[in-house]
Amino acid sequence: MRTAAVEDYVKSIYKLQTETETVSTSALAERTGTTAAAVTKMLKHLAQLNLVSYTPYHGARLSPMGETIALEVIRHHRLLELYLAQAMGYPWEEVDAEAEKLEHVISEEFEESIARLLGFPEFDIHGDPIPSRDGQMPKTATETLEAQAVGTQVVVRRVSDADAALLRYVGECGLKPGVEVQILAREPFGGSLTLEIDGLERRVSPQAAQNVFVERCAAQSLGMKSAPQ
Amino acid sequence: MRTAAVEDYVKSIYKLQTETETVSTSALAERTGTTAAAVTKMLKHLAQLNLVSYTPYHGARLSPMGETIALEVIRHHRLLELYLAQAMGYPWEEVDAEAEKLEHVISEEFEESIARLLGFPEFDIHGDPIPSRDGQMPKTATETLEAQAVGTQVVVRRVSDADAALLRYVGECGLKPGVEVQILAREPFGGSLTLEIDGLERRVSPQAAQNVFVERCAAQSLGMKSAPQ
DNA sequence: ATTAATATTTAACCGGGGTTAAATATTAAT
DNA sequence: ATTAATATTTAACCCCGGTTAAATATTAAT
Repeated sequence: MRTAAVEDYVKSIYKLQTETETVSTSALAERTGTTAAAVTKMLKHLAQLNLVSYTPYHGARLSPMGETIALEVIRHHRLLELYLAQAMGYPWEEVDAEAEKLEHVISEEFEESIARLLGFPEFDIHGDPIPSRDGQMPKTATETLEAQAVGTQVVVRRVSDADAALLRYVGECGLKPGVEVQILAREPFGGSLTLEIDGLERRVSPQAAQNVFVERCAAQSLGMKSAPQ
Repeated sequence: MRTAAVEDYVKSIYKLQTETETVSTSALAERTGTTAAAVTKMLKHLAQLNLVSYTPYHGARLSPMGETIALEVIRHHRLLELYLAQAMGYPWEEVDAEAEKLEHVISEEFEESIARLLGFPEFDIHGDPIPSRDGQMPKTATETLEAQAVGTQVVVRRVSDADAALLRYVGECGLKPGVEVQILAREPFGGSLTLEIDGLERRVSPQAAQNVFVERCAAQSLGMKSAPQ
């Protein structure tokens, strides 16, 4: 049976798989907020359903079927996040929790409706890529704002939604996908960055900057518009 | 725990309570599509949670707490139905099934959002009353279209959503809440009714007419606009 | 008032998803 | 290579929501 729990595990495995070849029991337990024992049992169950290949003591990987389901659930989740923010006025740090519950119950029709209403978007409100209905995942930026050299001109592409409080802070700083940013200065030893956002000078913590992913503007990265101090 | 199952039972009891003083095990079993044994167990559980008063062999009634929960769930359901139809373009015979799943997972915030977007409506897409946040249920029409005398002028107020196929048919006849209808003729022995809807002559089955609830237009019910044949 | 029909409850079971505690593998360290 | 630390699995248990089959109440009928 494709229960909400099964979908959640599959989604978690999908995400952990991007970091490690094989997903360990403990990593899954931590991510799902359950115990290792519960994970072991579920992995056996998922293997039974042909959603993962599982070697006891050596972790699991999604099967093609498992991956398909993961992408469907992630598509639901991210479309919902965007819809909640765009159509219903949710603040972007709250959409994740609501989408987490809705993703398991909406029909294909509902998914299609909101996708249409949103104009078949490729990225959600945080800039996370929305898999297409046939499972294609749009490319997304991987360089952090924190890693940028002083003087660089970048566009924000994505903000990690892992921590709602941080997300809120980052949003208040004006660091949202699509926003252009110039790195004006960096305090040494892990200090904050000084940025120019929308013509205004802004200071952001390095932790925040580590959770903001950007794309460099080729044209501006060499010849800067206004020289940094 | 307030699970989806608990909410569904409470909602079912609420609806059955309007027809009979006390809700029997078998009536609930039929409505929830389960067995009498499952119902007995759940009734004990609900009594434990103080959501019903339950006398073995003599049925159950909602407690004040149970009624509150029932009204909350019904409010979710009907707001969702209206939202799905109005904002998302669902056909009105499909909204029930989708709302059935969503009603258990949306947050108070979600509820408030769609209520606001819909302009704090009092009736859903079928004309069913939406309980207010403090549990007030708007009054609704109880006379059926079928029961109306020839020559009567009425306004459709509500259409039973019990049968999706029938609902679809009724909708195609143009019998939607707010529509004005004049009863032109009635075939004897349970035959169909001839109506004037929107200036057009329409014939509807008696079964359909029994599922349409109307309000008589006081002004027109005596002096008719155009005489029936 | 007794019997028959019907409704309801109880008992034993199952699957899903979780827990803790104990047993067992694996990995790291000496 | 053996030991110690750590990760994983197994076992026994819990709750939830359902099932079927048997036992028991209630209601209807004679």
